[in-house]
Amino acid sequence: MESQIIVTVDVVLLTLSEGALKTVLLRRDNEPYAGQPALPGGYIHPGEDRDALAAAGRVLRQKTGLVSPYLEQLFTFSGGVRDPRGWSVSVAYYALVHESLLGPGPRHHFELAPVDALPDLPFDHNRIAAQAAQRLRDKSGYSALPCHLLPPAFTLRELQQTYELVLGSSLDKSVFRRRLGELDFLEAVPDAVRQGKHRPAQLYRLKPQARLALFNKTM
Amino acid sequence: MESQIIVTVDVVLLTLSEGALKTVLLRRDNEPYAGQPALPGGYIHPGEDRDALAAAGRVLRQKTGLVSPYLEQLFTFSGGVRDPRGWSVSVAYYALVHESLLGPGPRHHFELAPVDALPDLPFDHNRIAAQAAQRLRDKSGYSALPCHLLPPAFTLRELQQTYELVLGSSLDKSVFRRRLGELDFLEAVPDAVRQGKHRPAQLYRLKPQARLALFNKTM
DNA sequence: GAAATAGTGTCTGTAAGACATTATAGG
DNA sequence: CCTATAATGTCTTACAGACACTATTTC
Repeated sequence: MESQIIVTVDVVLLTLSEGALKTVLLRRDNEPYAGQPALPGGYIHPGEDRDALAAAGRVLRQKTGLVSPYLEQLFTFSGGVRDPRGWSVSVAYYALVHESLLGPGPRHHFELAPVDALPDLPFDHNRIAAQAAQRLRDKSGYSALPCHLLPPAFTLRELQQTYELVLGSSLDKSVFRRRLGELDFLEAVPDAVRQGKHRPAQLYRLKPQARLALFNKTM
Repeated sequence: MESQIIVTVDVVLLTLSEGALKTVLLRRDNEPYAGQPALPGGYIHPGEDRDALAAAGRVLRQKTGLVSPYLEQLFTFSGGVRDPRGWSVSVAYYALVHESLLGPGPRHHFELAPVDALPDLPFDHNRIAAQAAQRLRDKSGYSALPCHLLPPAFTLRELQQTYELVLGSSLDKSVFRRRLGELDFLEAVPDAVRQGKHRPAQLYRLKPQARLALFNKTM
């Protein structure tokens, strides 16, 4: 029969924690692989979900309690062998949040694992997570994407450190700030500074519409 | 019920013809929208298709007779309103071919329409085609993608003209060739030149493995 | 005022862009 | 030998990268 295809969404929820890129894993409630840690995922509910993006948002909300961070379609994984229940399609998304959104203290329903050293996950979740990390790293090379790994307001130093962690290389402060100035997707938060042990730093936030500013490409 | 979801693939088959980017449209055999021009598409066959990519290749082969040109996943479109039959998921792909692959003379089963002036298409096929064209144009800015719009062997001038058509801007010959030299994804075809009215030009082809060379990005 | 971080300025080498020159074919 | 295209070379300027310097806070 044509339409006995399993249709799900999976979400790779990424954050920076302890200086590394990590992803949220949940212990599965249901078979298959019940009890094992896996990416948050679930069936699309045709009666409830407007589209797959909405389904991903709902799954994330129901399973982790988080509401609509940055959420973007990653890739669609499919085939006859990736799910023991049968031929399946999973529309995968990736989300970026600041660690503080995950709540303080010990995790309740979920755990964080470094994307570069994940345990063996069910289905093709290792592939999905690896591809999400790759996408984030690629896109961070030419866009403002890493901003979404920070809280709503942040200092330029924090932003630079975020880029450095994601890209895995160090950047020159002066060059970095020149770029930001040219692109004009940040605005200073009026009268807001971060206090530290020394000179306070101006806080910045993303400009309202500029959710994904792009840098210059060549050719 | 959860799983009464329609699962299809659609293919945006792009080519350069008469100096413009065009896409292949087919008259639909079946309802809904039977008889109307639309993107090549069809159900996934779980018993037959290894995954959605294979399904896209099969659909393309069965409906246009073309075998495996450049074929890449574009985006997955989904929702309750895009298909009158019900909640649906379409995994969309885009393919690039040289016009000569489409066969000479008047088209038999299909027609070519400019992506920038498409008629009203069924489903959300206008959105899908627009997104495919956008992806090609974006990626052409920093990759070797436009090579796949040419025949297997081509001159540097033809390659430059292809880039110019896709990008919609003119490029400097000297700069263009410097870039190609740095990236090293082309090789000269030995003893092969294109004869014209004047000095013959060396023919080039993609190096075996280098299907998608990337240019430099910043940050 | 010492130390540390924030923020800006200056210099230099490299490479992009614009243009010129040489090379090779046909008429 | 003229013209058209192929292919390569030269020059100038803009900018990336490296580094220095100034500013502002705490202790």
